[in-house]
Amino acid sequence: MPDASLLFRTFNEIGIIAQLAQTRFEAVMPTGMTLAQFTVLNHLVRLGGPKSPLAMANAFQVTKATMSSTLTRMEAKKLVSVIPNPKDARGKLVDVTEAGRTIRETCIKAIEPDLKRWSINLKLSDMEVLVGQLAVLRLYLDKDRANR
Amino acid sequence: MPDASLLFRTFNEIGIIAQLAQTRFEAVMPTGMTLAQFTVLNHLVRLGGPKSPLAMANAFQVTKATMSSTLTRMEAKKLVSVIPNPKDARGKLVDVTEAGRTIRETCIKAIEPDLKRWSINLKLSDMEVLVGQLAVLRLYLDKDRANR
DNA sequence: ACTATATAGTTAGATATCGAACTTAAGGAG
DNA sequence: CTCCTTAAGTTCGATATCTAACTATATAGT
Repeated sequence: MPDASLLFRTFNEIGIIAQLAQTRFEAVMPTGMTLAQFTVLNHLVRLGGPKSPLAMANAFQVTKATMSSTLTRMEAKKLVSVIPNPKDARGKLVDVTEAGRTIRETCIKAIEPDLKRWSINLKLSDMEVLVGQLAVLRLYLDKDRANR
Repeated sequence: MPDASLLFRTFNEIGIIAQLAQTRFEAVMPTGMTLAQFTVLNHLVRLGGPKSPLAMANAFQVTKATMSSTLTRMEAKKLVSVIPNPKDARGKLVDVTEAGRTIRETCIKAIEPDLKRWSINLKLSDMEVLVGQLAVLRLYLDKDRANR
């Protein structure tokens, strides 16, 4: 399979970029803030309203166990509120707190210089193409996973 | 003006794909084998000869602490041999064992059906373009990190 | 209504990962 | 030769992540 090495290189590049981007992000964040936690804050602020842990786990492609772990820490830091779902006693509803909104703003400001520099140095037209291709690949892998 | 959301979406896609690919890889691996460990085996087999832990850490863009952790487990499983560097008493030399070579082959066979299916369903010409763009992005981020 | 199955979350145990602090060894400046 | 700085690895404590097993609740089939 001469094509295997192409796929392998692709996933390898993707893995390294994910690693570099995440590490850089967390290096400039306020102490204790992680990409996973920021992603939760961002999701709740942008999409609004309370969400169930499972819905967020699905949105971020992580397991519910992972989401449970992250939310426990976020609730301890009072970045989110977690209440029982009144419509379903099995479920919970998570929402961002005022403290969470404030920290999200701080995070966005902290990463801004990097984003600005990257925007200047990377060809944005190329990035448009890239993100489109990545979306195709991501959708395929997700579908493939479900049907395997 | 700098389109932060475009960069954000790009890194988000990359993070999700890295996650999906790694999880799938480890799901089909022999018990206990991880992507990190396979990567070490592959590196030693393909490039040959003993390598220092630090050199591999740099090659994979992880910290030496991470490499130390992974190598400890691999040595315990006898997938690699680790000896002191006779030229430098601070350093070590890592090489793959026969057991490591054998397991690497098993891993490659295990992921083959996935690679084959993906090769069939993904447009390989698109993948060629994609991997090229990813390489550009990765090189930029790596350079940017060093010079920041 | 009862029972079987499905769903939402948690917990346990494992690996990978980071940064920071530490140990030991090498190399260079006086 | 001694001292200071750099370099290679390890250790520690933390987070994220997975799978597997568990609890509790909801829903469906008979």
